Amino acid sequence: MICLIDPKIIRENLEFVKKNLEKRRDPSIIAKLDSWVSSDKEWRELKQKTDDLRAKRNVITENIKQAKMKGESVDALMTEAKTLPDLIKASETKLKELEVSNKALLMNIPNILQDDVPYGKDGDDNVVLRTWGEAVKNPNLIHHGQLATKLNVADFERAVKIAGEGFYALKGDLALLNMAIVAYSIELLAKRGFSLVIPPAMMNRRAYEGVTDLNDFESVMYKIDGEDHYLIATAEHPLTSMLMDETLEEKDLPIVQAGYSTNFRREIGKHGLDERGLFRLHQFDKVEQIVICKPEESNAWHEKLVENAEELCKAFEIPYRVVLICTGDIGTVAAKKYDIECWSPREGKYFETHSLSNCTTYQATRLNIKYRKSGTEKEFVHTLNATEVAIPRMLRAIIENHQTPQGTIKIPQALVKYMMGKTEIKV
RNA sequence: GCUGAGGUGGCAGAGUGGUCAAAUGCGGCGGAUUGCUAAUCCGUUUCCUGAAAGGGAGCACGAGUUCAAAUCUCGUCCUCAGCGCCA
Repeated sequence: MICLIDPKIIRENLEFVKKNLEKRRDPSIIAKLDSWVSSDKEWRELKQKTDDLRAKRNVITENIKQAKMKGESVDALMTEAKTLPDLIKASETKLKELEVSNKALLMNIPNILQDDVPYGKDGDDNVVLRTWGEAVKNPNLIHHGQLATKLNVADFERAVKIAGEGFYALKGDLALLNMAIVAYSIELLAKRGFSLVIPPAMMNRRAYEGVTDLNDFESVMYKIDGEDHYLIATAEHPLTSMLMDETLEEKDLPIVQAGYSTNFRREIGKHGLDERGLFRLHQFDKVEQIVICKPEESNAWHEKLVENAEELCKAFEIPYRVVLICTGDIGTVAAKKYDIECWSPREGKYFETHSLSNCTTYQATRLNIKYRKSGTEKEFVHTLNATEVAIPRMLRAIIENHQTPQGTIKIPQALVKYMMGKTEIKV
């Protein structure tokens, strides 16, 4: 039987786990933990009982075998043996029920936070670590969606006509810019040792449960009707879960990959006017950084992933800032998380374009991904994922930050070579 | 989608109701020995529970028959070969 999560870690460090989870300021998490602890105790007692019954059966079975070989009567033994299957079955059934419910509880308990995650309640308590570029407000700029439509490089109306709200069509030079950003980011990461992966766009439930917050099944993911398939919400999900149930060799770590995929998200919720256009979409392309490494190396990798994303923003000449997410605002999966926010000169505020997480062993325990340390000793790996570039949001940043007074869009120098030499998007 | 064959330990590959955690070969780890970069020999090589001794589970997955299942029955998934369809 595969163990999706390692209960031993929680049993042995219960007080520590509890203290840590309290920092998330969500009492329901502690309630779940407490509930698991008592349920786990019950399970272990029942497990002992069940194993004893099985042991008894094994002994009788062996006796029957011996008696038969010697030609002795087995009637008395058989009578005794026949009483056992029902008892065992009942015990096993209850044990299994407990296993299922315990697993469900465990799966709902979030990751252990790292010490340097700032304590806080919500997004307001996140800490801005650094800013880059000149953040100048210019309310006179044209909304990026309107400008793209005007320049005939995007068609929202017809996309909505055939697919509904949250969909868009890129055309001409803006579609080309989408590809250019992909090509540039992949080259940037390749230079830093990332190998490119284009993963499946659908995954089954088991694989998906290992990498995501379970609530996402209801609020984020698209399910294929009548099949055990979900459309991926990010390349992180297939790239990480592809290693499910594997024991990696130490020499094969770290696994450093760039995932390119089209992503699908339902993202149920209402959004204001300024979220229209290329911001909150049901479908978008993204290049993602994925690292699978030894535990002691994950923090260093985390910093490198942030560097890689910052470098891209700089290359595209977009002012940005790096934010460290606080304990109350961090998601279920991450132990520590940075966001990068790019500058919107039209609105005069930063908007989220990147999310960069160290998931430590959270995904590895659920997916059962280990590596072999020296000899026979095994240990869970750490997984990290970080946006390198989410294309539509970067398109928005470019359209706003490189909009000219003439109503055209200047192509950042770094991208010209991927744009068939074009330097400007205009009518 | 149809037809046929098959899914056994890290790999290869035996095993058709109790003698099977499972022969044999290769590999990994630990040790012994040897004066020569090797050979040989011994041990070990999954998961759960338990302080330990021990106990339990595990032959794709799930259910069933049986005192007893890798082995028999049913369902599901996957792989291979052939056919069909197809960007």
